[in-house]
Amino acid sequence: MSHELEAAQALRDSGHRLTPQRLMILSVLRHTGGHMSAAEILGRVKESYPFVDPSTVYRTLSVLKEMRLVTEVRLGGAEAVYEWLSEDRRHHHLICRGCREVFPLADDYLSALGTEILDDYGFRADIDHFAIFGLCEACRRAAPDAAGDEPSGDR
Amino acid sequence: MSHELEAAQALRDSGHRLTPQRLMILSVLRHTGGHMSAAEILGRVKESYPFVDPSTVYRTLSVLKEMRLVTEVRLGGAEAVYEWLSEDRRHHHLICRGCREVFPLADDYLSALGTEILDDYGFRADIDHFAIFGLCEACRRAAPDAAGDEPSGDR
DNA sequence: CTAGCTGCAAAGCGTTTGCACGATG
DNA sequence: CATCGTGCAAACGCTTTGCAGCTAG
Repeated sequence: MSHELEAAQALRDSGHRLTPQRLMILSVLRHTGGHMSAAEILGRVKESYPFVDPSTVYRTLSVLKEMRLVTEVRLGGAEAVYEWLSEDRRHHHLICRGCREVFPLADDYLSALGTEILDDYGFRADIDHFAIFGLCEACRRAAPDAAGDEPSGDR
Repeated sequence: MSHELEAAQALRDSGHRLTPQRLMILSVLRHTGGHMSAAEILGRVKESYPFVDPSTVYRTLSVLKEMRLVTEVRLGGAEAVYEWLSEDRRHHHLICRGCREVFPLADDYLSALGTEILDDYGFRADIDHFAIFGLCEACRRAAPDAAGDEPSGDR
């Protein structure tokens, strides 16, 4: 599922229609590295077809999410970000509550979890793109008490 | 940090003021099991003090989040839910994209992850209350193609 | 042909913010 | 008494929805 053509075929096969708008959204997602907000996707598509509507982008993203062709993740801001889902670029994120910085996290830390959950619960977890919040080393040292390490209480 | 009195003291110690509103919010969170939305917390507090404002609840929750006295998690709906954070009741959730049902997940599956991340990245991850999306067994069988198991592509 | 998709416009919703007053420590 | 928190009201921004017309298959 690395190429948008395969994705387009998957869309067709699952009973969805292949519209120019969807193809453009697919293409933008496929050829842009990293995270994109719905607004960014909209802007990119508008470069070649200025009549697209935000609602079309959201509706398409919704379909693509369901098909697991793209991931949606909230990195702490108000808006969700989307990313083309490819096995070889799989990664997660550590997001600092202090400085808001986003660090990449290798998939290795979570790759076993999905299997365990499937085995034990019969639940196929979409552990494709996680956002884990916390405090980075620098911020932890800057504020060791208020929001920093464990308080002296019972946890 | 099991009692709201300890939490209140922690608030004081970190330079925040102890207002009646904060004490009431603390109490509601402490004595209600499970998840509560901001609206639910507001409603509960209003039972004894009808003049509280949503903004006060949000502002207080924001402080409590920073101090890691409560967790905030999005279970798929529009609103965030909050929960008193106690070590012994720690748990996570599996949320089915199909039927929207929420299953509890034992903490064991994630308890090691925090330590690994801390050791390798120096990042203290707040793995207190996770929401993991996916497809439950029933929904997986009901829709094996569209949003179900892996498609035949390269992922 | 007809079910599904689009663009438009408007609404929806939880959450945030500015401000003046009041309370805390 | 200086600062921080509150209530009020309004705004905010992302996202969703109803609807009429269009279009893919």
